[in-house]
Amino acid sequence: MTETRRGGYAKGRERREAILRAANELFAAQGFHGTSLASIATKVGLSEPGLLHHFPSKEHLLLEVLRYREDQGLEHVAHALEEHHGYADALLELCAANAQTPGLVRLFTVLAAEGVDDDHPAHELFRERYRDLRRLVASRFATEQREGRIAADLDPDSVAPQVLALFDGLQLQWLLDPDEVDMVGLLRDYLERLR
Amino acid sequence: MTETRRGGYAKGRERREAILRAANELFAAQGFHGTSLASIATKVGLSEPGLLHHFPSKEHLLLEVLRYREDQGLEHVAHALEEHHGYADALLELCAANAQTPGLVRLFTVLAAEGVDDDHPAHELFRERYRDLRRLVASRFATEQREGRIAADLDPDSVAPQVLALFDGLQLQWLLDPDEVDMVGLLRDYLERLR
DNA sequence: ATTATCTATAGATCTATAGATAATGC
DNA sequence: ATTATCTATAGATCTATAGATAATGC
Repeated sequence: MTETRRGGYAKGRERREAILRAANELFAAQGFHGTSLASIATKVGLSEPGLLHHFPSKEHLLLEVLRYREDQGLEHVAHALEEHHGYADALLELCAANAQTPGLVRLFTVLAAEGVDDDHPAHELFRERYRDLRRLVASRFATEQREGRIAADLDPDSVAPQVLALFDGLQLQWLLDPDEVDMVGLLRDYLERLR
Repeated sequence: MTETRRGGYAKGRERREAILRAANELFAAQGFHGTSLASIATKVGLSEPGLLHHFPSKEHLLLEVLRYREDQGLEHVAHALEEHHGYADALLELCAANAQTPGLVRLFTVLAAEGVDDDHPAHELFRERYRDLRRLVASRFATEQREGRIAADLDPDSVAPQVLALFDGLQLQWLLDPDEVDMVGLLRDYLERLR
């Protein structure tokens, strides 16, 4: 019931944050399977059992990292959608922000692909994430279509998964070859053709 | 110089093939880091050192699996491009074929994402693969544009990475949620709008 | 009294090598 | 003679637990 028991001491809360940041970076670089608890513990100056005091298992840690970043991501999207005139501008702003934080992009690109496996601890999380995103983007798209800001002959339920697919696919190519792939420019070009 | 020394006995060549197939399936399901040599060896009824007789290391095995499937993939694309009237039909046929072989799609989706890491053994392979694909698709696209079969105001060097991104992104969503995502239909819808 | 962290260690799993044996093909 | 495969094992690494000690906050 009460929040009081949660959180522990100040020092503990700071450490938890530090662990989440370190895990984020390492999972992003080497995936879930490729990252050991020891490497995360070392990165924050802890022993392995010291780390496992804060998170009961590697799996719990992964899911908390994803939730932690997902919250930030959704906030970012929601914020962008409110700040900007249209859905296209919001997506572009998000993409531009991602271009500045390759670590975050890596995290989701690598883990979403790993999560394709039924037995992966984040499988359900990613499936639901994409369902939610498709719904969110489609409804936003439909609204703007009604306002006449987007071509009337497009189907929101088709464009939504397409835009998300393009977004992810461009991120992959960009991560592999940042100098050759102008992620933001290519997304803008696509979105402009929807008008 | 001579091919004679290569290949060994018939039994050995068969085993090599069986190992490549098994490795393919397991790498596709769990990635490179998530798959052990022991699990591959067991799958083909070999001991671990028995497997390592055929491939000197796990890394060598991975690269040969990718080359093996890549050859098949490129053959498929080339074949499709010749068989079909246009580039769009060829891509759709490839996508439809992929929809029948989720294992292959998984292999490339999971490993390409893992390969984002500079230190991953397949990093260079994937970077070059995407460079080649972008070039191939762009030149093909330009040809058909000159023939008037595709809208003249599109830039082949933009559309190529976009089409590939869409292709990959749809595959990811489809792998996560096959019943919710009509990969082929969504690709067709996009390609038709390029005309 | 609670929380944070450590040492020590169990028990599994992983890649790879050494060296021996069995099967194959000329 | 060459190729294929095995047993045995080294040496590293991995997740997780048990149990003790130190630090923190009421």
